[in-house]
Amino acid sequence: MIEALLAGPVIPAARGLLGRCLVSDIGGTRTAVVLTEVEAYDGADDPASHAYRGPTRRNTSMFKGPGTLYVYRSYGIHWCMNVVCGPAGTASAVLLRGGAPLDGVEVMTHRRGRTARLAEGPGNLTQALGVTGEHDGMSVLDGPIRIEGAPVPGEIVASPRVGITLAFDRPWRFVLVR
DNA sequence: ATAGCGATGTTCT
DNA sequence: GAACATCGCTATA
Repeated sequence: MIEALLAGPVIPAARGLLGRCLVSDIGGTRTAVVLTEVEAYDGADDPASHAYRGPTRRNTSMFKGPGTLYVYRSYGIHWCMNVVCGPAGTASAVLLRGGAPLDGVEVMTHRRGRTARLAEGPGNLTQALGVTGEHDGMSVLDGPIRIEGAPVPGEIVASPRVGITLAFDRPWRFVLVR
């Protein structure tokens, strides 16, 4: 079950999220992707995590229970989304970095203003699905943004995380191949 | 094909 | 004042 997966340690949770369906019901339209790229951030034990230095106004959602959405503004421009893992207060989370379009391709094309690379990259993924700061703190188990179904099979490849300077040697970026 | 750069909210020094 | 879990445009090859 997805609830048990998210309640556990962040690395298995990150791997277990790959290949699952990420669904968005916003503005009366459904858009969905298959998750193909994620990164794990291990709360207080991870120098690269937003929660490393404790709670702030921005990262409040990270300290809530498993399945909580943590949406933050990146570089003042883009929205990035995480799924919180582990018991409340742990502040571990999985950054959703990319997906393969599944439903609502028309809508995603319109929201993105292009037809290629609709949901590749964390900023592009949120834009394609219409996720913004107003979804921060919602649950991925019952809200307008949900994780659904069982994962599609595939090979998982681990590599260093992208775009960070601290603890960049931890191979906590996971990509689903084919 | 690869490199450089601007946009800009939140956090930290 | 500077760094940052980014992206797409522009220039140069």
